[in-house]
Formats: sequence, C-alpha cells, structure tokens
Amino acid sequence: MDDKFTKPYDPKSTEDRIYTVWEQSGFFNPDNLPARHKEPFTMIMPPPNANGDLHVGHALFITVEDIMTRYKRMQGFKALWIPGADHAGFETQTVYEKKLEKEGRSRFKMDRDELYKEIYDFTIKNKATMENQVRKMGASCDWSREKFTLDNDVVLRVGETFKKMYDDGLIYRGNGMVNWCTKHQTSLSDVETETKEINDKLYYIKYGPVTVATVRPETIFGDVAVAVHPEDPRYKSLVGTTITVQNPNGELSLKVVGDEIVEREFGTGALKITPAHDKNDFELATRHHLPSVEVIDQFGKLNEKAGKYAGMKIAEARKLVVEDLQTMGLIEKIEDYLHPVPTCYKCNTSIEPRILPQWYVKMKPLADKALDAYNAGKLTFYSENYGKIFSYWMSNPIDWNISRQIVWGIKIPAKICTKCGHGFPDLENTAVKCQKCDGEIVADTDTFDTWFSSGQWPLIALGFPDGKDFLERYPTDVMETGYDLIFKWIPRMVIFGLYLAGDVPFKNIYMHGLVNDAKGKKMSKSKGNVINPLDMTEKYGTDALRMALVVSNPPGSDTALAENKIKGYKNFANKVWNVARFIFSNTEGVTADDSKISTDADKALMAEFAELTKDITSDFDEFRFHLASEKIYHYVWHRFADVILEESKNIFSGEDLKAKTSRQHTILSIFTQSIKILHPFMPFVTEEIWAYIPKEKETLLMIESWPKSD
RNA sequence: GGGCGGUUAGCUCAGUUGGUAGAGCGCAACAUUGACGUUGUUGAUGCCAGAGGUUCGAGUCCUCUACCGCCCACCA
Repeated sequence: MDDKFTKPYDPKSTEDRIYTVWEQSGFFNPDNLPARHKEPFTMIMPPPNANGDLHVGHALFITVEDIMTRYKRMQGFKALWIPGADHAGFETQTVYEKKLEKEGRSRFKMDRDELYKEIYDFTIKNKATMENQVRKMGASCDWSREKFTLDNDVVLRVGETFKKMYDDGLIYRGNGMVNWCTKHQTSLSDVETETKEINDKLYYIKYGPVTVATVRPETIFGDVAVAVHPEDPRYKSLVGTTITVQNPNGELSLKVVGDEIVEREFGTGALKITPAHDKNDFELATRHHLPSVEVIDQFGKLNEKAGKYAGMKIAEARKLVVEDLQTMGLIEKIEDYLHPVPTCYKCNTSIEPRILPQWYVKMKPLADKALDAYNAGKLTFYSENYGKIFSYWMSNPIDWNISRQIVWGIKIPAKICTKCGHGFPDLENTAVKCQKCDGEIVADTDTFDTWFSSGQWPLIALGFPDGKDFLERYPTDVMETGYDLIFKWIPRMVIFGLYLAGDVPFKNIYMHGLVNDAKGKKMSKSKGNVINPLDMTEKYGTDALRMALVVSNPPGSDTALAENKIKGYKNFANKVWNVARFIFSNTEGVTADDSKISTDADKALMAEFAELTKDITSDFDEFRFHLASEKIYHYVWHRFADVILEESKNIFSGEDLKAKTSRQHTILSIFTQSIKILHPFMPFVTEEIWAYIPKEKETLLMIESWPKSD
C-alpha cells in the first residue's frame, strides 16, 4: 500500500492541497466541464460582506450551497455557482465608523471623497481575506465569474434601473416620514429598525378644555392639532373647533380633528398631533391637511421653534418641559409606561422620525406581480411556510425609501433643484438646469439603500440584459439564504427580476436558520459562546465542520452546534479513511467490476445499497440534506463497516474463492459509490481517498458521475 | 395587537407521503494490539406537552388548551 496512506486521516496536510488541485483543474467553471455535462444548473452566492471574518453562519450557507453545486455537477449538470463580495453599504460604514472612533476620528469631520477612499481600501483588503476563508470551506464556486457589488457595471446597471423606474412612474421623490438615526445621521428603512420595549412615562397634560396623554411632552411646540375619535361623546362637540392651549413658551391655537385612528380607551382619548415628529401624526395630518412644524433637528436637539429649550437634547428638554408644565399646574398625572420604540438596529439609538425629501419606490404594482408569480407556483420555498410569509409581505407592501445619507455606497445619479425641490435622474451628469422650473440644480449626495442594488444581484451577476450566462441560465435554479432575509432581500430580488427580466430570478428558495450554541442559545460575543468556523476547521477539519452543520439541520429552522458534534464527524472522517485502508489491503490488484459479483448474499447487498442510493438521491432532489447526510453516515459506519466488513473478514480468511472474489468486488463497488455520495458533504477526505481507488484513468471525484440507483 | 414556528431519550435535535419510536453527545458493563481506541459489542432511559376528533391504524391529519421562541406592528 502507498506509504502516504498514513494513519490517522490528517485534514491539515490534505485540504489546502486538494483545494488547489480543484481550482487548477478549472472545473469550478462549467465551461471547462467534460462533454457529459449538458444542462445548466445555476446558483448565485449571496455575496458575503467584505468587512470582517466569516462567522459560522457563512460556514453554513457555503456548506449547503456547495453541497447543491457538487451534487448537480456530479449528476452531469453544467453546474455554476457564482461567488460575490458585498460592499454592504451601511453595514460596512458602521464597522468603519467604529474603527474611526477607536482612532479618535469621526466621519463627520472627514472629506467625503477621502472617507470613501479609506473605506474602499479597507473593504478591498477584507474582501481578499473573506475569499480565502470561503475557499477554506471547500466552496466549489467559479472564481473567474466573481463580482463585487461596486464593480463599474453594477453601478451602471443600478443607475439605469433607477432611471427606468423613474420614467415608468415607479420611483418618486417626496417628503415622507423617515426613520432617522441621530447617531449615524441617516435614514433607515423599516426593516433596518428594531422595535425595543422601553420604560417611559406617560404624561397627562391639560391642554385647554381637554387633557392629552403623551410620552413626548418636549414636542408640544410642534403641535398643530388635537385629535379625538369622531364618535367619542366626550369630545364630539369639540370636533371642528379651535382651542387655545398653554405651554411654557406661551399659547397655541389648535384645531380639534376627528379621526378613526384615535383609540377611545387609551389615555384620555384625546391625542396631541405633532406631524413633524411622529409617523402616526404625520399620516393623520396629511389626511386632514394640517401643516407641520419641526422642532427637533437632525442631531436630536430642539431648534429655535422651541424657544428657551433650543439647543437642548431631547432627554434634557423633556425633563425641563415637564418641570415647567408642573409649575404651571398643567400636568394632571404621570404614569409608568412600557411601550415598543423603534431603534437603530446597529446602535440602538431611538429612531427620531423626521420629514425629509427622499426617493421612494412605489411598491404596490411591483409587489402585485411578485404575488402573482408566487400564486402561479413559480417560487418554491424550503421550508414551505416561508412562502406564506412572503405572500403576506407582498400583500401588504409599503413604499420603499431608497435614499441613504451615507457615503459608502452607490451614489444616486440624480439632480435636485434648489428652487422647487424637483428631483430627476441624470445618468450622464449633463443636466444644468431644473427640468421643471429652470432653477439651479445640485447633485443628490445620497446613496442607494444597499438592497436597491443587491435586489438586482441575480440579474447583474449573470450579465443582464444580454450576457451569455443570463441568456442561458436565467432564471437560476436555487437561491439559498438565511431566513432573516425573507423581508430584506428575497422580495426585492423577485420584484426586480420580474420588473426587469419578466421572470422570477430563481425557482427554488432554500432558507437556512441560525446556528446557535450547544444549548440552542443565540451566539453572541457578549455571551462568549461564539464558535469561530476557522478555529473548528483548524482543529477538526473542514469536512467535520460541514457535516456538523448539515446533519439534523432541516431548512428553515435554527440548529444547535456543539463542538462535540464537530468532533464526532472528525471521527467519522477518520472512520471512512480506515474503511478505505481495510478495503485496499483486502482488494489488492482488483479493479471494481460488478459483473464479478456472483453470490446471492452479495447481490442482496448491492440491491440494498441501490435502494439506499435511490432514497438519498430523492432527498438531495428535495433539499433534504439533513436526512441524506445522516443516512449515508449511518450506512457507512453502522451497516457497511460494522456489519458488512466484519463478516467479510470471515470470507476473506475462508477457502471459498468464488465468494472471496465476489465480496472483493462488492465492497469495492459499494465503497466507491459511498464515497461519491459522501463527496458533497465531505469533499476533501473523499477526494483524497478517491485518488487511491484503482481505476482505468486518473480523474477527480468532483466531476465523477453520481451513483445510479435503478 | 397580527403573523410564523416549537413542545419527541439526561442534553441538542431528526422523523419526507399516517403503518409496531431514531441520531449525535452523555451514561453503564464488557472487549482490546484486529482497517480504525478518533475503536468494537451489549445495555438502560420515551403514556412523542395536555384534551378531544378523523382512521383498521396518528409523533405524523383536524379542533381546542397550556407553555416556550421568533418575526412584524402607527394605542399617543
């Protein structure tokens, strides 16, 4: 036997070497695959953020996607898995801001271009690190087609889409209530906010003839009305009148309006209306044609409209306003009040609703198409309950604010009129006057929400509208991503796919869950229970980590990952290794030939294995990798090794030559096929063993054909 | 308030179309230079959350209840 066939199996001396062989073979690129590979199979990798190390969630998605790709490749498809890297707009800028903070610097004191350049360099450096970590996981993706979300063609395509949507009346500029983060100085989409339960006070303020309840007394200088329920007998007579109310800065005249939105049971049933600083109030004010008065600025400080409170931060102003109101005898009572408050998902700062001119995407017509496609069965979700969530979300679309006041991203190619506020796309940067009023124009300094560009990712990655890959491979076969993106990303890709290409971007959607710790608790740095995938591959090998991530982990649900589980699969890799050693030492000079299998017992073993292969193949086809992996694991260890090989020992030491020969061919055949089935899960150890299996000519296991089951 | 899921062995979880309960880890006893001690053999532990229903048959389908988790949300 080969001297290199040492014991035990050593992933460290194997994995990098094998990955290099694969990469150099060119077979990650489907264009180089042998002629038997005909039909396309296509998957786009959700581009990992190029702003830090891979975490165990990345390890999971790379594993699952690589399993699909390797399986399809072996089945004879022209399998293509396109990798990418995401500049991750706000995400990366947040990471970089933290870095600046540590260095005692601030982005607000930096020149825009200088900041962009710094973040660019930071990202490109991290991108290379990220790519190598993806390789470490064994990903068989086509690096020659890799795309970065800030590549020139991406920027151009995104700009063109913006213009097309504007021309089609699907994008408008408007004053809307935005979720403003006073720390990050940008607006956020609804999905970028997190609702937190906050302990506040509910203040009952005597307001002329009524009493209103509010948690934000500091905004009373921006009040424009009092709202009550139109059918509320207590206030019915006041509706339509104007009342005079007192505040520490003097008197205000406020209209009383009736609106169904007011809950009669809550507080006093009367509500002060501050359109500039509350989403509800803004909408109500729009319905009743009320003006809005801004009293809080972008930094979360009160402005000159607040009189003597001008310049104060919200918390400070609230305290003083309440004290002053108390002095004036206007506070009726104060209650403790636990209520949900939207916060910035990055820094937990309470969102300050503001009215700002922003670009919006009109979602209804787009979402309707997405819903139709889903109802027509063009999208299959794994697990299927995500289809319900998708459908619910698409049935209740809200217009999408795509403007972000951050530097790190794709600039919105538009001009804004300083006179009339009109905004319009200007891709060539040639406009000099406002289209509407001939006024002065300035370039929009905002950038697109990341999801505006990443929503077009499947199209862009394939070279829409006329690229060869796009023409041959759209729609793609599978999109595999985390279930947290069911709102953020999946709907946008579907919408853009339907809008731009007239078809869904993918037929199947496989959603993976979170990887939690051994106790099923969420991993977090503060809890100290984070498992670093790179440590695990170092300690137990990539194959072991991959198995641990996929066994017992069905699509759509969270999984618990214990280090012991990974260790268990390292043992399994070693077991497979030793099975190989046993078989090779008992079949020297033999090349597998099924026609030499002659005993009934062996034929039965072959039939049993064929049955298993059939079963596992259908698991693969139905995305049940959690079952397929467990079945082959169980078979190889507890059926093949524990039972079949044990009884083979007796046959090999016996006198029956015919039985001996038959058994040699049987175990060689079954083992060879088992290695193939294991390959998508444990690509390294199986490829390494493959090299030792006697065969007519040297090939790579990664392009071998999948075992037949019929 | 709305939506989605979960409740199966000590722990973490599988269980695809309804057909006499499974895995990993853990536990107990035994074996030992055998391909493998990163091993093998044997074993213990489950009224599959509770109640009702459909069925020849339910962990699996239906209804209700209880508890747990996640997501969404404009009662100030």
